[in-house]
Amino acid sequence: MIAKQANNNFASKKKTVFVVDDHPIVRQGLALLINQESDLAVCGEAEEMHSALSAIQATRPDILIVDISLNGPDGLELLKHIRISAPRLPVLILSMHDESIYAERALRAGANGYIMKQEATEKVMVALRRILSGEIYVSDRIANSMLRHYVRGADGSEHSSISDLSDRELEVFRLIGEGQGTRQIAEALHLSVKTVESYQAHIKEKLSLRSARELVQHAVQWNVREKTA
Amino acid sequence: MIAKQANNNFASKKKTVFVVDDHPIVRQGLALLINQESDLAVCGEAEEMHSALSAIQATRPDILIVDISLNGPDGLELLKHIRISAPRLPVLILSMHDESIYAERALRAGANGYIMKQEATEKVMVALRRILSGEIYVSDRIANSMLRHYVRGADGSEHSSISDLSDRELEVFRLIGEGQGTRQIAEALHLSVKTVESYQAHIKEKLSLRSARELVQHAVQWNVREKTA
DNA sequence: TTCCAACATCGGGGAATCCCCGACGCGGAT
DNA sequence: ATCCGCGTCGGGGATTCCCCGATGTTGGAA
Repeated sequence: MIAKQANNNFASKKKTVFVVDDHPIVRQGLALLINQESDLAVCGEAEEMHSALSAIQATRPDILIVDISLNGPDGLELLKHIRISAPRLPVLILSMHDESIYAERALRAGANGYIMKQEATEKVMVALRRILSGEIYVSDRIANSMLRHYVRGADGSEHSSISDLSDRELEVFRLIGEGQGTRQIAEALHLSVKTVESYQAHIKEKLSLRSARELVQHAVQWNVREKTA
Repeated sequence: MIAKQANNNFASKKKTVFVVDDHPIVRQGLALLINQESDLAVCGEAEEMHSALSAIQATRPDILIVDISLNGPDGLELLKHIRISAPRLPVLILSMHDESIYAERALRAGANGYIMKQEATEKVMVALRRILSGEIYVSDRIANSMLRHYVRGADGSEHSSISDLSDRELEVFRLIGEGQGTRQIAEALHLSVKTVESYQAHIKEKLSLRSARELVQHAVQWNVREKTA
């Protein structure tokens, strides 16, 4: 019962929403909130990528809400898969991080919106409707942060070199910060151990780290800052 | 409108719940879920410590749900304040981490339960009722993890913690947290690499860590907490 | 006092990893 | 058309990990 479908789209006017999040509380809470709206209805939920992909095929939702930090392949990975099988399906990325790196990555990967869990719930509804009408939604704070990011690209001030990491590298970096081993990461992402080793080497290169221990150290510190900030 | 009160405790039988979480989606979703129960009702919400404290004074809930990672003072800090003003008020700590360290800290700080957002929503209701009936709730996974800590030794039940580390082990633990490699630590302490390996093994044993990566992870987190505290 | 448990120190040896060398295809930028 | 970054993997030696020991010391329990 990892993914389930609801059949309350009897009112054909309601736009159907599919929710992907690995926290049942968030998932079901979000579903209740959305179902309170007169023009929206949740048509299904999933907690990780694979069940999400098949359930999306089956339920054909009008829009997706995807948490960016899922177990195994993360939200961006799911987004990329969706962009292949359903290029025009609107996707709203949900995140607990206000780091603009994530927002930029999400939008570049084809997301139609990016919103934080810190935002008011009404903002989620606003974002959904904005996206359904063909626009792109980004919260003001993220928009400002992204603008500042672009503007200061010229003067050469220091950009938190983590933004130099590719999507795959960042994903591995996150898992390292959770204390996962090379083999575990490889299995979670369905990759060869050698590939994960390669990513770790690239991350060390980009962040100027000298050893595997320093790599883990920085990954953990980065993770801690995310939740304390 | 940081904290708000609801007035739906007309049915005096219902136990009132107060929710503290900095994610509006989680907060309101949780509220909807709880209000679906016949014997529970949400009497208020807050997103950070100060408004929570005053709102709790005003609404006198039967039980609290507190997210461990709030902005500003975190959930444990809030818990300590509550234990002063209302020592017997039941508190369920909510967390996104399955790290048993957090659970131990929470329970030692006087929490009556600890549950993860990865858990099914029904578990939250189970936890609430269990706590309301005077017991303590911990999820099976966490409970097992904690039991392994306590039972270890079978004779004198010492709680596994940093304080169990010997001086030498603590020294090594600190250096690990700084990203130092095994060889570097050996040289810094004028020891054989084998000796340092031995210490690392003992530390892992005492802290119930399953891999070298987890060892580094916890060492780094400990280092960060020491500097922040 | 004797004894034991914990500590500090080190080794053997196989498995896993780290880390440097590649490779290939692919898509975007110049 | 070329180049460069990305994603994906392999070879192979150096290193670390991790489980088995070992020795000696020391402080406290029997």
